[in-house]
Amino acid sequence: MPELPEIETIRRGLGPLLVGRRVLGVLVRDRRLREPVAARGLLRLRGARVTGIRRRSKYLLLDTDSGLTLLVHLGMTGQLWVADRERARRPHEHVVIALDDGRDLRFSDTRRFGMMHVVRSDRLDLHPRLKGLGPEPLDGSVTGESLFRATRGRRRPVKTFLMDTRSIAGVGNIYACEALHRAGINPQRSVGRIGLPGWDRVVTSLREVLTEAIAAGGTTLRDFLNAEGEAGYFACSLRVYDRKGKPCGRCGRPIRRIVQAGRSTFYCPRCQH
DNA sequence: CGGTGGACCTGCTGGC
DNA sequence: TGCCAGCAGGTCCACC
Repeated sequence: MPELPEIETIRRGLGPLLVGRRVLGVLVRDRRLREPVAARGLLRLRGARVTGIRRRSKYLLLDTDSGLTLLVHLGMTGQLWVADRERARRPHEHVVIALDDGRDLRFSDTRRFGMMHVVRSDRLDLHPRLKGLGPEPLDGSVTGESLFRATRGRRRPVKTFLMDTRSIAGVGNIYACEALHRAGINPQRSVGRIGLPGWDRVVTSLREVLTEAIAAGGTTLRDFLNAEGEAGYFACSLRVYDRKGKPCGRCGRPIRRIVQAGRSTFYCPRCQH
């Protein structure tokens, strides 16, 4: 489900609802996520006050004043939202964290590819899930120059490079496809054969599409909802993703679907070289 | 290095 | 109408 813009949308929405709140209790209904939920770890959050919410790649990090950070990944279908205690629960609502204002932070996940861990805040950098992540595309550390240098002599297709969180953090299937269409680059192009101007276009397009998607509150195709349970509306701005056979907005030729590394890739064979 | 295929799960859709 | 293959915003691993 969620890529950088969706996670960032949730982060921004959760901030005002969570920061300053104290955790009254934790209920783990079903610990069977991708990595089993350590119920004992979550229980250590009782009494802690939320001090801030950060995002790293597609992970959310809820910091508390007890020196513990709740690390959350939403997988494909995870949802994290705040609701009044009496509000009916969603299907597959696996974890509920009761807050001191009569509301709950709730985690639901149909496919259970998500994860939730409590980690000591001073050891976050060492956590295996965060350790190998590449730079954030929106904080200025990713430049055309840096990607150009990182890819000399390498041969993988640019689409799978963009989706590899070790190259760049937070880019998934939708925004990799969208950025490459905006940059006019064929997703099958070998990274080593993209010159500096090409990488500049990729980085510009990537920043553009991520920023626009955040402004639109993310992309809701099926499951994504923000911290208050509302859909995002960037889906209507997608130019290639999930648009197989539909006309390219730039040249009118039909969008093509191929498979790369087992994932659908959508692109315009006319506009992308 | 990188590519493939499968694993983990559940649910929806489209084509027959 | 009903069934089922195919597919889904992610990640990890084994294997070639």
